[in-house]
Amino acid sequence: MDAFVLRTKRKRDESERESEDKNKLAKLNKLKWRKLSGENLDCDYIVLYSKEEADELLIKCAELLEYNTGQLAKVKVFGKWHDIPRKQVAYGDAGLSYKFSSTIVPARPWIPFLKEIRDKISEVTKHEFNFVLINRYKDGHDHMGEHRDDEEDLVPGHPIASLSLGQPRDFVFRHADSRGKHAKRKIDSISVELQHGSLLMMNNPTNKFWYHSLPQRKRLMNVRINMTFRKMTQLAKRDISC
DNA sequence: ACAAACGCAGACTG
DNA sequence: ACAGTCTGCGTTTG
Repeated sequence: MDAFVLRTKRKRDESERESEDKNKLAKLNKLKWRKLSGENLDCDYIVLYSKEEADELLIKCAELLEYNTGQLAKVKVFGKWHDIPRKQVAYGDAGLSYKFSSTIVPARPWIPFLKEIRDKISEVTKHEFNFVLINRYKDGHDHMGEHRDDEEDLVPGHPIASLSLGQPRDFVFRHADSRGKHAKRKIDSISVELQHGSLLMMNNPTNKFWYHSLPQRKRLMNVRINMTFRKMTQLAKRDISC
């Protein structure tokens, strides 16, 4: 966690007002924003929910969330189909869907539980979201491979808000230029342990330059649920009925 | 060009 | 030191 430095202020050319409101709100809730920086990497991290609140959210997840099965739970990589090594589902505004690899994930209609979380995150971040992708990692065997979020459907430059509940897990960033056998340059990867009840804001242009993954940690026994709130464009409104 | 997956060689652990 | 376990990095086809 050494990579984090205390958040001070945002760029001067952004409204002072916005920044003041945010800090006031943060103080009221005894919250501290921390900045994660690197070359073209810009994230903000905060523990948004107390342990008690986050515990309650996890319980509600178990009661209220359903996950995709069948073809929607598969992914094609290097020409082969695999079951994704976790459970996944998306909720969002009517008609929205999200493409990753060769799979199109349609959004289910919002439920009040998820709207409440979305509204709280909007209040704290001053950003709007119309879609949430949820991934459930039952234990340290479940994971997600290295990737960048598909920008085709995302509002350009809009941040992605990632809420973590349950088992803390390492989240690893790797720069595009340092991948592969003949990498252009050697750049250290950046790892953050995402805590129960925490929010990680992935700001522009992080996703353009850095891949991210949730690697296996086989000694961990407990479930983690992650919700990534996004702002999708209307282009993501595909007609999935034909 | 590029991958939301696995697999394996080398690192680690006890 | 040893063997079983884990993890990071490379994969190579639609």
